[in-house]
Amino acid sequence: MTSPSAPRRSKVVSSAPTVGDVAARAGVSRATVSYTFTQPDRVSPDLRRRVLAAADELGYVGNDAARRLRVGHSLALGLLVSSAGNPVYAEIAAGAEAEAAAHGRFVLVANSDESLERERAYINFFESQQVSGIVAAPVADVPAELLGLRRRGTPFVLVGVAPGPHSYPAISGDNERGGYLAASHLLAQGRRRLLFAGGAHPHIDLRLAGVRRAIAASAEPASLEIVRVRVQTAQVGEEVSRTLLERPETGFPDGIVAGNDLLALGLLHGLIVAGVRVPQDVSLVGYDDIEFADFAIVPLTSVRHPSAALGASAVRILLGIEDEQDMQGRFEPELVIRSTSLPAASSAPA
Amino acid sequence: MTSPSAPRRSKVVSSAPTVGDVAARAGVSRATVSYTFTQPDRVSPDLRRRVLAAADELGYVGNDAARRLRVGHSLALGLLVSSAGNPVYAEIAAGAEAEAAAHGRFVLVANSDESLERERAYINFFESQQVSGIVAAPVADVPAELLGLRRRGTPFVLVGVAPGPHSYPAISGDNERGGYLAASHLLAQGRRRLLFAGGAHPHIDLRLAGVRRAIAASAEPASLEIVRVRVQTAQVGEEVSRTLLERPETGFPDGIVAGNDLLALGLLHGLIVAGVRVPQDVSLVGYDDIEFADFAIVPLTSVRHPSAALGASAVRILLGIEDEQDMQGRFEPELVIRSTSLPAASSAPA
DNA sequence: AACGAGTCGTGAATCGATTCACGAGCGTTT
DNA sequence: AAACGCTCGTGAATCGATTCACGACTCGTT
Repeated sequence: MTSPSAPRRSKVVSSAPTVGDVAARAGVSRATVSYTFTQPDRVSPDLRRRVLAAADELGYVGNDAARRLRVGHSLALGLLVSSAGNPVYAEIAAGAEAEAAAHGRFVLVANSDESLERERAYINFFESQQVSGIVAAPVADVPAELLGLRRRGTPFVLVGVAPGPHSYPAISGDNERGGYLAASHLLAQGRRRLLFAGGAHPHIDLRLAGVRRAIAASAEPASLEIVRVRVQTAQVGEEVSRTLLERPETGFPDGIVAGNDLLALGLLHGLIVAGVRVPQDVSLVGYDDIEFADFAIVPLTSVRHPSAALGASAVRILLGIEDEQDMQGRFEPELVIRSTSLPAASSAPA
Repeated sequence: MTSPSAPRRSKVVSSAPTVGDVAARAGVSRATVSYTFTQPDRVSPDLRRRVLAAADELGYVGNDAARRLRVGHSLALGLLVSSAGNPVYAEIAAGAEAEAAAHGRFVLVANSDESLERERAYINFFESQQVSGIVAAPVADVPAELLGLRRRGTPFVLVGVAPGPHSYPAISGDNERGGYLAASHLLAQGRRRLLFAGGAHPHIDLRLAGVRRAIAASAEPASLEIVRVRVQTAQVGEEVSRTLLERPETGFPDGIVAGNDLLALGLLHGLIVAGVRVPQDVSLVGYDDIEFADFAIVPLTSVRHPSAALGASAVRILLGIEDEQDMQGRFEPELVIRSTSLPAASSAPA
C-alpha cells in the first residue's frame, strides 16, 4: 500500500466523481446537482452555472447504473440485428444511431449472427440493461422473449418486417411492391422463365408475393420457379448458381429475382465465372441496393428501400415522437436499374 | 384498476422480479439467492437447485444496474468503430462478439461515423455504463478521453493500430508488411509508376511505409506518387479516379495501391467506366480483402488481415486471458491475388 | 405592515444486487 | 462428552442518482 494521503498521483484511484463530489465543490446539496442535470429549470441560473462548472472541472460523467436503478430505465436503446455482414443492417444502424444521438440517446448494437440462442441472450441482456426500447431487424420470427419483455414494459419496433397479421409495431418498406417492381421489370424485358431465390422469411415471402402478382398481372404468360435457401449470403448465392448450372439449358431461367443483394452478388459471380452472360443469357435483379451493387462485376440492378430512414424512424417511434401508423407506406421501394437487367437484344441503340 | 389479486393477466405490472421475489419463492434469504448466482459453490447443491428453480419460474433476469452499482463494473465490453460502413469493422465486431459471448460477456457496439464529437460522447457513455473494457478500432488518433478513462480504471485495446511509440495496448496486423507485399507484387509485374491513395492515419501511413520499402528494395527504379484523401470510402475513390483521368496520359500511374478496399472499389469503378483497362493499363491492389472484393467489376487483388481474429484477440486481452505482447506478429497479412493485378502483357498463356 | 403565492434549495428515502461479518448447526478429534 | 473447526445461511450496510415533501426566502398585493 502506498501512502494513504496521496490521492493525487496514485494509479487507479480517483474512481469517477459522484454527485456528492460535485455538490461539495459547488457548495450545494446533492439534490441540487441532480436537478441541475435532470430539470435545469428548477434550479436558478446562478447555481446552475456553478454546478456545471464544478462538474466540468471534476470531469463528472455520472453513473448510469445508479441512475437506472432509480428511474428504472436507461438512456440506451437496443438494436438487434441478425447479421452484421449485410450492409443493409449497417445502414439501418447508422440511421438509428444518428437519430438517437440527436435526442441524447445511445444505441447498443447487438449482432445475433443468425443464432437464435444469441438472439435470446441479447434480449435478456437488453432487459438487464433496462434499455428504454428495442429495435429489432431480425430475419426470422419475433422471438417470444421480445413479447415477454414488452409485457414487462419495454417497447420494441420491428424493422423490415411488414406489419402483417401480427400486432407488433413494425415499419418497413413495401416488400411486396418491391418484388412486384423487380418482376415487372424483368417481364417488361420479355423475360418469361423467372426464378426467385430467397430464404423463407416473412419479409422475403412478401417480395416473392410481389413477384407472383407481377406475373399474374402480366399480359404474356410466364413461369416461376422458387429456390429456397437457408441464409441469404453471397456464399449461398454461389452455391445456388452451381446447382443452376448443372441443369440442361432448356430448364435455365432467363430472369432471376434474388431475395437480397448478397445472394444476388454470389449468384452473379457464380454465373459469370461459368461463362453465363448477364444480362444477355439471364437478367438478374437484387434487393436492398447495397453500396457494392454498383461495383459488381456487372453492376447490379436492385430494389432500394431507404434503410437509414427506416432505422431513424424506428428510433423516433420508440421515443414516442412519431406514430407508427403515420409511417406506413412512407418507405416506397425504388428500382435502381443497372446492367444486370438490360433487355436482351431489343434495346434501342445508344 | 383491476382486481388487486390478479397478477396473471395484468398488462404492464409485474415489473421484473427481484432477488427478493426469488428469495421469497425459494424460502431463503436474498443473500442466498445472490450467492447462488455469483458463487455457486458457497451454497449447498440442494438450496442451489431450489433457488434456480424459483428463478426460472419467475423469469428472473436480474438488474444489471443494481449489480453494477454495487460491484462497480458491468459485464459489457465496449467496441468503438469509426465507420460502420466498412465491412472490416463488421468482421472485427463479429470476432469480438463471438469471443465475448464465449465468456458470458456482451459487446456494445458504438459507431462514431468518423465524428470526433460522437466518439467522445460514446466514450463518456461507455464510462457511464462502466463497461469493463473498451476495444477501439479508430481511424484517427487515440482520443484523450480514452486515456482519462484508463486512468480511472477502464482498460482499452486498440485494434488495427500498430503498437508504435505510444504505449497503449494495441494489436494489429503488420500494416507495413502488407504495404510491402502489395507494392512488391506490382513491382514484380514490371510496374514502375506507382501511386498510393489513402488517408492520413497512422495505420495507413504504415502501409505507405511498406510501399516505400518495397520500392527502395527493388532492383529497378520506380516512382511513387501519393494522393491523400479525407476518408477512405468508395465515393472518395471515385473522386480520386476523376482527378486522375484529368491528367495527361504520360502522368498516369501503372500501378496503384489503395489504403483500403472501399477506396479501391471506388477507384476501380471510376477507371473502368472511363474506359481505362484494369489491369492492362493499370494494376490495382486494395487492402482488407473485404468480401465484396471478389465480386467487383474486376475481382480485386487485396491484402488480407485476419480481422475477426483481431477482434477476438482484443477481447481476450481485455479479459486478461491473453497477453498483448504474445500477440504481436501473430496477424500476418496475406496477399490475395485476383484480377486487378495480373501482369500486363507478359503473362504465360493459360 | 402583514399575508399569500410562488421560487428554489435541501434532507432523507429509495431503487436491487452484492458482500461483509456473524452465528447456527453439525461432524470430528481427543 | 467437551471443545474445536467447517460449512453454509442470514441480516444489514452499501453503491450513486433521483425525487418527494418540506421549508426558507422573496416579492407583490391589499
